[in-house]
Amino acid sequence: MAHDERRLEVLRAIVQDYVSSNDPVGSKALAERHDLGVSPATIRNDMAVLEEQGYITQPHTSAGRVPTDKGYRLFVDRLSAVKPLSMAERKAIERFLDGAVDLHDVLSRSVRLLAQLTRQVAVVQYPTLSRSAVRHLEVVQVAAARLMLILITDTGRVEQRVVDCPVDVDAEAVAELRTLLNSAFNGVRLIDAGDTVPDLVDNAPQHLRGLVATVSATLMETLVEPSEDRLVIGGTANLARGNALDFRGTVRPLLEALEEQVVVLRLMAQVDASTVLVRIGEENAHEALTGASFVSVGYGKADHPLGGLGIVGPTRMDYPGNMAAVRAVARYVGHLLAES
Amino acid sequence: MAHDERRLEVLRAIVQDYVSSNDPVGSKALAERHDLGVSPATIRNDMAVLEEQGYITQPHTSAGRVPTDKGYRLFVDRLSAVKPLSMAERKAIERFLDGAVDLHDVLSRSVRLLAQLTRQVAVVQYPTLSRSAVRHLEVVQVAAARLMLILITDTGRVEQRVVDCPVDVDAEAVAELRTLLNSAFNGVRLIDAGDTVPDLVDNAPQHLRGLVATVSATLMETLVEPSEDRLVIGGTANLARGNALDFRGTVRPLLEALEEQVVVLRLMAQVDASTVLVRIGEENAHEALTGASFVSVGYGKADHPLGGLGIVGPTRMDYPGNMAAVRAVARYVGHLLAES
DNA sequence: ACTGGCACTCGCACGGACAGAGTGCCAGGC
DNA sequence: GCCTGGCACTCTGTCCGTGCGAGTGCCAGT
Repeated sequence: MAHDERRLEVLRAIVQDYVSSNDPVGSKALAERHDLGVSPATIRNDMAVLEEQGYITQPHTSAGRVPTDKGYRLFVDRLSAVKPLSMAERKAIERFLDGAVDLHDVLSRSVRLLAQLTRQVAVVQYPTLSRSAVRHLEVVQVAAARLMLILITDTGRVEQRVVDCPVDVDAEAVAELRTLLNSAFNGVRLIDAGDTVPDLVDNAPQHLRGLVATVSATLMETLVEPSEDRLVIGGTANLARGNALDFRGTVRPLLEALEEQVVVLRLMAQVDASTVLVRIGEENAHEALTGASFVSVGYGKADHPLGGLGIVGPTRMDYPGNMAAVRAVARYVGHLLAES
Repeated sequence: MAHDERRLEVLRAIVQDYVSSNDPVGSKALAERHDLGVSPATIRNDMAVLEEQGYITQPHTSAGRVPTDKGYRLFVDRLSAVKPLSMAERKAIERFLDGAVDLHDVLSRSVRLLAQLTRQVAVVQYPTLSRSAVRHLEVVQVAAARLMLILITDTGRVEQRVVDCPVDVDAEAVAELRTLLNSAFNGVRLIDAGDTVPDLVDNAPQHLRGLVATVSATLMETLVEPSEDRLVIGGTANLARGNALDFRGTVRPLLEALEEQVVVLRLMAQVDASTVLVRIGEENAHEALTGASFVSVGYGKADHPLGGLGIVGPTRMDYPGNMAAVRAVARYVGHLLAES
């Protein structure tokens, strides 16, 4: 009992030391730096068991031990207390994010902030369109037979599409169209917008029928296609910091995966806003993220997050600190977007 | 005469070989791979002179020669022919950029394309606000005393700002305001918009005076502040490719400078759309770009480029090829934005 | 003016020796 | 029965010396 207890304590000590030193940690150093109340020899026995169970491993015979993915997982699940942010950090978050002028500004400030707090690569997702609602639809005439549709969501996200019409359109029709669209869609969640479109076409006044049909087609693409999820990425310079060996091999595949966006977006799809999601090393299905850990959480309402944000770094990272930072930034972003 | 001639030929050969092999190039290899019509010994003499003049250098005694920044400069200015793009490349550009749905899509596709063509880091600037004109100004009521201003430029760029009003506003006033703003600003270049604002306030009908004044303040910030220039960056994975030694030291400062954006924007400010601008190594004032070269050109009209795009890579790069790629993409982007 | 030959200089890769860290195991103590 | 001190062992990283190869500079000859 007290047995197992201490073994876990040893694991925690190994993780902490390894994270801060980047050197495989040996029994002697452990005994010195932590008050485990036992001698190095005893610790060696515990470490042998931990290795047997797959929580730690030695890079080569006669180097210290290093946590495995499984070891980090246990650490995150059972051994780490939530580390409260320092006052300075809270202040920094406020100072950094206040004064953002628009959505993009909020998100790009957040990404820089996160990168700076965690010294890792930060990733922030734009509010998912499918979970947003229409605040306003604007129609602007660009040319005689060309309109521009502008969608503004309740989170401040703006999407635009150009629509080519088969025939010329007059200004009055544009105005009517605008009123029509707004009364039909105002406040409608984008995920439900698809259902509204057929009604719209049917109920349109005769002389607008054709126009509405054309516009609706484009609108469907914009509103309903789940594609348009975007990411803001920052802090990639942090990848070039420590030993490139932090990641198996090079950072190249990781950078490629980040630029690809798809991989990260898939991960983001799984977050909710109440608990911080941690994926460690091999737990990430995608090959390029093997050797990396991903810490993320949703922002916005707990049950219906608007989007996600998080960080990507080596498995050897400060999980408690990073989890705290990610959560704190997500809360703040959630507030900012809720009130705007 | 024929003397100098050949010496330049030798320099060209050195640059070409070094760029493709990444090994310092020696006299013997040069004689073999190029038909210079003279023996290695003669080439050695030429190289001694070139070194004397500062065009090449040897990393250590008894390695081959490597071009200096000055050597690359001469190569770019006088020794390189414009390399026409292959048919496949032209096709690739079209296929890649057609089908872009909006401005952001055009730019992010461009950046990916450019990164892929040149295998370097690509940078694309959003159309500069100061050189754009107002296509439409939209006012949306977000809350009783809060409006959202949306600016759409002739290049399709959309900017938004939230305005808090001291008193509640009714829907009718919003509509009047919209009309007022659009008739005042439609087609006005943003750089000239500042002059229009005072008139606007003075000429506003009495009951709108206060509202117009409040809104105008924000409008000034949005329209006139030159700040809001944005960049899209891609292909950073290419930095992790070759010898990290391509850049003196590590890629870290370079990545930081890229994320900083300011540095790159300052460089972009100098481009015009008719000639490709090349800055080699030390020619870049900023420290982080020492050891890197920057190839850029403006897109849009020759005399009034909308913005710039380019690539950043090691000084040891394929200048003719990259210059051709950058120019081709810029032309295509220019066309796309002109017609939208 | 160019060429072939030659001596010289270095960087780099290879290999053996060495020191240090860390382990596993075993016998003895609380 | 669990913990501890001691000891032999293993393995890596580093240092140093050597040999090789590439490339140069110079000189005498054509």
